[in-house]
Amino acid sequence: MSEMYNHHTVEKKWQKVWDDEKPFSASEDYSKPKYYALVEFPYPSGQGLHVGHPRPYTALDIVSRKRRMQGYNVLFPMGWDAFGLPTENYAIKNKIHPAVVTKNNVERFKDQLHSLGYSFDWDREVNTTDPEYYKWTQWIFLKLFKEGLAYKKEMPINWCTSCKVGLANEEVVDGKCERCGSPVVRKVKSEWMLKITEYADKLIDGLNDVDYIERVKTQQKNWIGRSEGAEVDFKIKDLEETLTVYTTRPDTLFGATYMVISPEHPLIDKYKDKINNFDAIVEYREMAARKSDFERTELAKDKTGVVLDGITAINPVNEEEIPIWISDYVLMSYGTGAIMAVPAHDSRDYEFAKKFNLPIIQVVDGPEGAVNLEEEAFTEVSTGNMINSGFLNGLSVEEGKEKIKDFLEEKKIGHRKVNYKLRDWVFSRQRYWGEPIPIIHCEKCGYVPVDESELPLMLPEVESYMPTDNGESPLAAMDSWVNVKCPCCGGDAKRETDTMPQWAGSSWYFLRYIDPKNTEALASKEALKYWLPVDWYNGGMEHTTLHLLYSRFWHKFLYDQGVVPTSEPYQKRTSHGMILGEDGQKMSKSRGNVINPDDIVRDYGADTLRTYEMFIGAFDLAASWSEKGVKGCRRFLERVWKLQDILVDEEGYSKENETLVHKTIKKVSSDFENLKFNTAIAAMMELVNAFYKVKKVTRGEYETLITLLNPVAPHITEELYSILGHDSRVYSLSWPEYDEKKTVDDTIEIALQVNGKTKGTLEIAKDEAKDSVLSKAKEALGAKINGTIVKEIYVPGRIVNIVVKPN
RNA sequence: GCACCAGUGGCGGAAUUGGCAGACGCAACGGACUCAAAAUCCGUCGAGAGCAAUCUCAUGUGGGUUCAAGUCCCACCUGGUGCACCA
Repeated sequence: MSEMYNHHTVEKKWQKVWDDEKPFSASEDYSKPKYYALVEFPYPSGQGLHVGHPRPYTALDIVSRKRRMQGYNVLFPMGWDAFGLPTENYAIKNKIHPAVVTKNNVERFKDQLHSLGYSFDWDREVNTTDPEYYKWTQWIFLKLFKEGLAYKKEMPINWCTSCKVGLANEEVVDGKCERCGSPVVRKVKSEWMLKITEYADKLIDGLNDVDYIERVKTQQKNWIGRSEGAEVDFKIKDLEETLTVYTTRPDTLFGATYMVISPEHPLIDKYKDKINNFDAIVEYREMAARKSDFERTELAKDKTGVVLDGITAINPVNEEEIPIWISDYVLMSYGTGAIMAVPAHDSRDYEFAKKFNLPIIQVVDGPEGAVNLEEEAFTEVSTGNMINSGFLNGLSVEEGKEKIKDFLEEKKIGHRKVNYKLRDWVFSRQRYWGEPIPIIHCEKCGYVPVDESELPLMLPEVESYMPTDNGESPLAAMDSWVNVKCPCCGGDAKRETDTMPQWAGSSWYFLRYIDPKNTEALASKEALKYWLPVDWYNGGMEHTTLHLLYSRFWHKFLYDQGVVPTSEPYQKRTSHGMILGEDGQKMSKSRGNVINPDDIVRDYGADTLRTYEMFIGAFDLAASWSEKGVKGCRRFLERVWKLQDILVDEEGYSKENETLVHKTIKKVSSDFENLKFNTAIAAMMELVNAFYKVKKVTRGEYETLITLLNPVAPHITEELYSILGHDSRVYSLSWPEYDEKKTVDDTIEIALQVNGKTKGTLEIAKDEAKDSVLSKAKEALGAKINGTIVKEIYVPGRIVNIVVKPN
């Protein structure tokens, strides 16, 4: 009888071996084929590793281990995205330096990852808070600045009236400050911005060249939201002034019955003495300032607004005088901050017009019954034809759009314009725990970059990490740090005191892994050329529109600068689903449904946890935790362990199970590539069941199983391989091969149907001819074919369907 | 409100992409082993009818396409994730 399976001793033993032998370090031998597998590096929070983390890590650990067995030089690195708000808040509360907090958290995370047996290349660990790392983050920023892609702009921030600090969106709960519960308002502040919009088209087009799951591509495209429309100038009556709007529906210009401008629109202050109800306007604007853009959305059904009394506009195509309203459903941050409202053909304008009794003029006609302007706007464009629109009458919507655009350009009252939903990236944070922005502001010379030779611009020690009373970063209180000489003119100047957002360090970390200790460049050209692009990048769906897009933007910029050799950073992108609590809810302390991975490792072992997380369900969907499921996986590993008791000392595969072994190799190999880890494990369970069924497993069969299972459960499989008498390691073996011919059984069972209803089954030879199958099928069905045969269908190896018409 | 995704036994989930719905696991039930329990092993296991062979109904709801639909189309309901009312 075999010894008991003790996961404690087995896992400790092999983790020690891997630490000593370092079999998972990427090689610098650039003649070998490479494979770069990447998982999103974690934010080392104070809570330690969550059971959600091992899901993507195990998945790509499996891929990496398999690739090594297939002869690739694999880079599978890990690091820390360690700047950020929670660490800073913890530091403020407990009066500990955020760097100390970070160090402790990183140590804890690292121990936990180690206990799970991942094959990370720890020699290449990076940390975004390390000055040797953020030196290069600052270097990239300076490049962006020098290319005109970083600029300053007045932007509204969330402002807590009581704490007197700027807040992240996350810290605003129900319009109130998360810490003190006071109301949060929008306060305008000058912020650093990055012109990601300049790369909008490149970011869309680049998606054609990469292998991302469709969901990710769709979401990125929708987020960038390219639209082709027109800007149109409306004259303001009796004033030398025009109001420019952006519209995707210039064809409906004849139906514009009023205009709406954003409450923040500059026109309002410019002509405040012409506005008779300025008090009401100001009041409305203050109310709007209390809402975030998102809250404005939530109130979509109940439109609010105030008309500008004293100022009206002229519709340029028909010279009609129309009123101008302000409403918070129009945002200053999209288009021009002003719209022409066409209530007949836009649902938001329709709701607004209904509420305030504004005229609704139909200018597009649809098919019989499709248009009911008593109930709703008619927004369909593919079937409509222009009416009530002067020279556009009779045209289709598409033709109307082109003709009116030509008209606008001819008369110089507008022009074609491409717009994007995507907005420029707000890059300033009024925080301590981030990369200092390496810019000096001089009264005479403006914004002057810090010289590259002075990088890294180190984060100075401060006494308090709290932002200052006027909303500046705590760095602003450090006079000795802030006051410098202008690098340009030598006069008195001040350093920028805002820091970068957490997204900065994570936008390029995969480049640093390639050459993490390089002091001359962010990575050597040679190494970049060999390792890029990342072959497979897996991460959370929640990062699709921010992190993933930001890092593609930076990479494309670096490509244009000649720093990196590929235009796209990641060749393949996949996403994993969340792990929910046993109750099907998101795990959270307040719900009390949090599972600590340490407990599972202690009680069941890392191999069991890894197996379970892969078996839990479809990789890209959310799945609920189940302790019972964990036990089932432990039982499976024990059954694998105890196969020792029915081992027969024969090389090769037994007659009984040869086909199944080949089938299993085939299935596991392809499932591992296609994120179908759950069915790969199910296939291995079936194989183990088959061995017990015949009460024997040959040495050849056992070793194949051990090799297939190794990427999922690396410790137990190494131990079993060594028990089988080998001095070598499973990780040094080649990935098992299968023979396609041997994956098919000699006889196949197919289904017999009459009119699509299954009536029985039939055993046929694997290559039996169609005629023979059909005649056997008809014979077997006999009287169940109760009528005249109309049609006979045979899907090879699957099904026979006899279509019958009753007599 | 907008975008994306999902809905299959008591439960987690399979289904080679239009071809025998329910693989694999969990739970439950019956049996073996045991003084007993746990563990382990062997069996049964969508619902309903029938002694039976079999038959009928079943993939959120309602329609449709097809020889054949969990899978494709239309409308709706419910849940999840993200969000910046995108004109």
